[in-house]
Amino acid sequence: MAVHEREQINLDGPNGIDALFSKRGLRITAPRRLIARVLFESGDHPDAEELYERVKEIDSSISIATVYRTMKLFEEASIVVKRDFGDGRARYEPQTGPQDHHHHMIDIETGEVLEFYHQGLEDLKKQIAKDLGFDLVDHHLELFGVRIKPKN
Amino acid sequence: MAVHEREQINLDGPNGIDALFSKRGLRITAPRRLIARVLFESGDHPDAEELYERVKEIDSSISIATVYRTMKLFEEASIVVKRDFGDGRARYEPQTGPQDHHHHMIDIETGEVLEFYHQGLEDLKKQIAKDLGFDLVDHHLELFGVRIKPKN
DNA sequence: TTACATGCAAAATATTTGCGTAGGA
DNA sequence: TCCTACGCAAATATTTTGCATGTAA
Repeated sequence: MAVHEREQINLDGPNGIDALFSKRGLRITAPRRLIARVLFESGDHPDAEELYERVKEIDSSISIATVYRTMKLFEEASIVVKRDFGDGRARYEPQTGPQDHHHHMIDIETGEVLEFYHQGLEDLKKQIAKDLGFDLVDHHLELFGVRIKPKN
Repeated sequence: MAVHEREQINLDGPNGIDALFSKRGLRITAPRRLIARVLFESGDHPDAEELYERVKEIDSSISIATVYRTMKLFEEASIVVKRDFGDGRARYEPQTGPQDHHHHMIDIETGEVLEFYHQGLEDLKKQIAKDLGFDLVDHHLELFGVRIKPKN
């Protein structure tokens, strides 16, 4: 088990954002390009408001309605993943690959979020679902904890 | 691993709701008693609105603000647990015991929710948190899936 | 050209809060 | 009696939507 490092996608070039949009049948527009770029270059999990602030610094004409609409669109196209860390707002992160199903360890003292991946956990969840009579389509796991203090 | 059966608490008598309130230092009021009773007798995961509707049928004078305030109070007193099934509303269920940490398998076609418990999963999550340098305080796991169709 | 995307503001949804009154300890 | 809880309505926070206009294909 290792802390998960988010795969960095090359946003330009032949496998860049425009190509991704085309592949998913999405119309290429300036707002969508910019919103995707800002989110893909973020290393964290911004909510709609935070994403909107970051985007607005580059193009102040973009509205928050477009951010929400674009997130919903990207989610349906499997370009972004919506997360819920229990604070009443949806947060977003790039979806870098279909098998890249990581989870989150949240420090309840600092709010810090670590991403991790654990194959045994993936296998176990699939097995549990199967035992219950289900094919697993999606799953959410968040761990909340406090850092173990090093002994002096 | 087994489907989890929710422990049914005796709401009256010496270990009933009033005793629970006293034990947690909560003032005993008619609205709190009723809201607790209705939630503890529900076998599902009502959101605030649903809980309010059920309570209103018994005492129509109760307001939804009290339902929200009471849920927050009960949550802090570890009497109820707040759940998030990803539909933008908080849902509530009784907390029947400190070690009674079950999870949810959600049928994305029907909305049906199965509760389950799996000791191996509990152990694995604790171990993962420890490996990441954390003491696990809480965790949320929801599985989303579709029923495996029986072969004809 | 034509359908779809966007900005803006209003609406919808979920939850919280101020205030005056009611009620439990 | 006194402090806290309650009901009500207004406020807040988050997300969605109608409509007129702009823009990609």
